[in-house]
Amino acid sequence: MINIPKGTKDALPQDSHAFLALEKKAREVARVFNLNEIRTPTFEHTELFLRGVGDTTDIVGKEMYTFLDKGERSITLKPEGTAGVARAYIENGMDRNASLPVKMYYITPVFRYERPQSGRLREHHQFGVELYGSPEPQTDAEVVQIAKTLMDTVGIEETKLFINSIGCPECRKLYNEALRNFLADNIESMCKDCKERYVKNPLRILDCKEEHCKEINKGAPKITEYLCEECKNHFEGFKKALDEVGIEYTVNPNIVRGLDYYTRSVFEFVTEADKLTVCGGGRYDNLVSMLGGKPTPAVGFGMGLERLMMIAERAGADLGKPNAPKVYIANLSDEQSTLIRKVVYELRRQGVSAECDLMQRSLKAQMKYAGRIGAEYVVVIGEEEAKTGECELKEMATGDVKKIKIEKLIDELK
RNA sequence: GUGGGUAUAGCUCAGUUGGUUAGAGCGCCAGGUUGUGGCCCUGGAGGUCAUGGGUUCGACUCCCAUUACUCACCCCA
Repeated sequence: MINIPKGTKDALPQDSHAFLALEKKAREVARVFNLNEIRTPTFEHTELFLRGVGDTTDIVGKEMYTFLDKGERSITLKPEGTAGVARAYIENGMDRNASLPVKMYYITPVFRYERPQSGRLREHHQFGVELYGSPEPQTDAEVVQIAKTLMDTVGIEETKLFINSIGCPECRKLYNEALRNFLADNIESMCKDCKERYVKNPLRILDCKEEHCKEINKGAPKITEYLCEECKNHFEGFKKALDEVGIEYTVNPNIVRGLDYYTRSVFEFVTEADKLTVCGGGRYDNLVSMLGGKPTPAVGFGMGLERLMMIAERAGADLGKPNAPKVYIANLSDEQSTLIRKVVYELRRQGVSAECDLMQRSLKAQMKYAGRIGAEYVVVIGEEEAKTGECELKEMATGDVKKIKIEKLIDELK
């Protein structure tokens, strides 16, 4: 017995409709916000994520599915969606000749080697949005609107929006210095991770969950107090644009995000119940240039579909049903099976979902099966019906029966 | 990477201080009803009691190890 790899999940035929329903809603929201889908490969050169996501991040440092292919190239299964989109954007010359802004979305599997737990898988799926070309803060707000609209469409009310600004490289340099000065006396007593962060990326020390480190962090300077004039204005513009459309948020100076490419706005939608991030995103004005493209501002988010599903189910959202046939045509013996197969084939060609026996089962078993799979109608075609050309159309929900000519079935059910 | 919990039928779970033939409900298949599903009744299939070792006259039950699953931390969607 070979079982499923750790941290992965099957969506069985009786359940997969829920994912389809979510994806459909996501694509519909993308349509009204005028986004087109971009599809990029499931794997990329490892180098892309080292440079794009950042080699100091946990994701790149210890969570990537990386391997050598048969041509000795280092390949990585995508751990997030943004880097591949940026690569495709540059590689196809869109940084030079696209009409801006370019508004894109994707639905993709992503892979991270982590210990699975509730709401966390090694392979999960993300709906992501990328808006390229506009530096204006109302763009950041529009991206938030997209996420918010999708959650509203699904019927989720339990998430809370947190926002922050982590500035541009210039103000972050000043801030990092201030933070290092503040921590300098105590850094020796801090945890191993924080010592490393102190050197590489002090901002992330604020994220530390160790009690002792949290204690030391109390009263640390806030990034928002060190923003340069432009970044400060941008953050104010972002908040104003959210206020204008009535989207509620809480400023949380401690959200810094785990990916290095972010600049200025960052945001998260977090569930009230279990404090799980359903959607995380922000601005990454330097990503395209970091990957060798013409400098292009950009903003976007990733949303975890399995997590979205978790809260959608909690909220009792309508996520559809499995396919069920409009009509099941039962037979009594082999005699009429040719006729039945012809009728069923014709119904299907006319767009009516139809089903018949494939297992030589008794009428009773066929009826039972038709009921189980949710057939709306059942028709029995036996010796008598074949002779008279007339059959009984039974509506399963009510048990009502009406007589009808076999050749009229298609028109009746269409 | 760290720490907890669990493992008996396809699913959810019983299984008495260790006692000889391991059960129930649901699901599946068939029959009761020779041409009509759901409700009811009857029967059937389906188990190396996670794996390996130990204690014992005897282990599903106690002990150890392994594996898998699961939850939490870290991190993240």
